[in-house]
Amino acid sequence: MKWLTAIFLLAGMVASMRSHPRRAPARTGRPRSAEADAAILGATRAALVELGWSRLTLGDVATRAGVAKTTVYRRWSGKSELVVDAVAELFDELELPDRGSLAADIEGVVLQFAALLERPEARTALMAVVAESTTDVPLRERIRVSIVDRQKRLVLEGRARARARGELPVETDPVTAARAADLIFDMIAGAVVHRALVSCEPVDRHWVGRFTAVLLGGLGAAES
Amino acid sequence: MKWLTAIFLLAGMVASMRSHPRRAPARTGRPRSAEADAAILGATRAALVELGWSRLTLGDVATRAGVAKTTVYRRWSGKSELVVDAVAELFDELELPDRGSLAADIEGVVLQFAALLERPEARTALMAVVAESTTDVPLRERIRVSIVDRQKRLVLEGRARARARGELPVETDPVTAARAADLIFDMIAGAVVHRALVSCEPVDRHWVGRFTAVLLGGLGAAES
DNA sequence: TCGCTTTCGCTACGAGTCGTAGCGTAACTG
DNA sequence: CAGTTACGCTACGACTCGTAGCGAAAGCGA
Repeated sequence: MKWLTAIFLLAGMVASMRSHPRRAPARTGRPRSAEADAAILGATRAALVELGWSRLTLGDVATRAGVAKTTVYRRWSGKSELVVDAVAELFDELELPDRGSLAADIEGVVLQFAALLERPEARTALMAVVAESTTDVPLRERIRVSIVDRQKRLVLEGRARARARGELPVETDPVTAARAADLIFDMIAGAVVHRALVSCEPVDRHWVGRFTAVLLGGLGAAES
Repeated sequence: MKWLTAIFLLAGMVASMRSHPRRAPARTGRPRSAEADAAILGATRAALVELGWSRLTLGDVATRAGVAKTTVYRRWSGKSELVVDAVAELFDELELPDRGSLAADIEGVVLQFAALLERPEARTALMAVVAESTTDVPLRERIRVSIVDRQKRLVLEGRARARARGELPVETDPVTAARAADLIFDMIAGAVVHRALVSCEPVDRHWVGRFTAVLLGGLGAAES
């Protein structure tokens, strides 16, 4: 059973790096119900849709999920942590299908991101947990690990493809390349979020097209 | 009493266009204390610094301001509305000093905006009220009028200066020009907010320089 | 100066949420 | 089977919410 232990330890590490505050599962005793986890996270998203962030209570989530309130508190230390995990699953749905050019790839992922931000649970949860994270350092780290850094993969993959196509010069200094990726990530994610949630204007194809044109034009002018 | 209804409707429109939910001041009776207004808004900012958004309570604000809790509730309908007004005053401090070029103007206002986002009360309040506004349409309109649209003036003024300098072509279609201004506003504000509050990385001169280079390069490539 | 009107500070209230503790039971391990 | 952990349930004190009622204070018009 050594391999099983190893798998559980690994799962625990992944879980702690990933989403849940779950301890490494005990090798003895009653195991935690995986169905309860899924039910709680789903109930959290449903409650976010109906109530928004401020009116969401953990007691209500427990009732919706069909579990006891204490079960929720055993797994998550508070509302913020629970909501981060609930919406992190949504962000993992983002993909970067190869559309043949850097511009098309960017437009594709931006439209996906915009569609995600159309969902009420994503809109309210994302801003709320970021607000909480400004006065809660562990939560900030949790958001970074569970959501932000995980989505930077889209930028890195898109740029790698573009280099393979010859649309971007081969990277010289890895530090410079990382800085450029961070800048692009902030510009894309920030502009889309601001357009959708602050300006409250639609992120449609016309806007995405103009945005992508400015971004790529700027990259071409700056990197040359 | 038809004229009375009309007066109240007009007063409501004026109040909703500016900041406070304050009714038209009655010409008779004891007037509302202006010192109390300032004390409450100041106490709100102080409480935001110490407690953040979620732990801030209106009862605590009232105590800090030296007024009764009922006085706060007479003037603001809830936490969100109060906080919007409290932080809107901060945003009005942003200026656009003429630095001689469009690039320098942008870098200057971005650094000012970044300095504003360094303040804990602005960080936590801005994200929190945007989160609440996703499930509260009147609040969304209040944010737009009190904060967002008021700061678009910076973009419009910067572009007007650049056109006067010959850095930008003279505007042809006003609709196109408005779209461009909105796009630039979302890109600047979004990127800075995302960099500062989501990525949690410093908005320093190096980053601002690279950001401005990409943005202006893109505008030059897109508008030509 | 005297009413009239509105705001003020204060107290109190029911309703609701929070996070925790205790208990008996269920589930899994060796 | 014994040992260990998770579960559902109930109950709890502490806190916040938003409102109501009261008497006093402050300004306005006659």
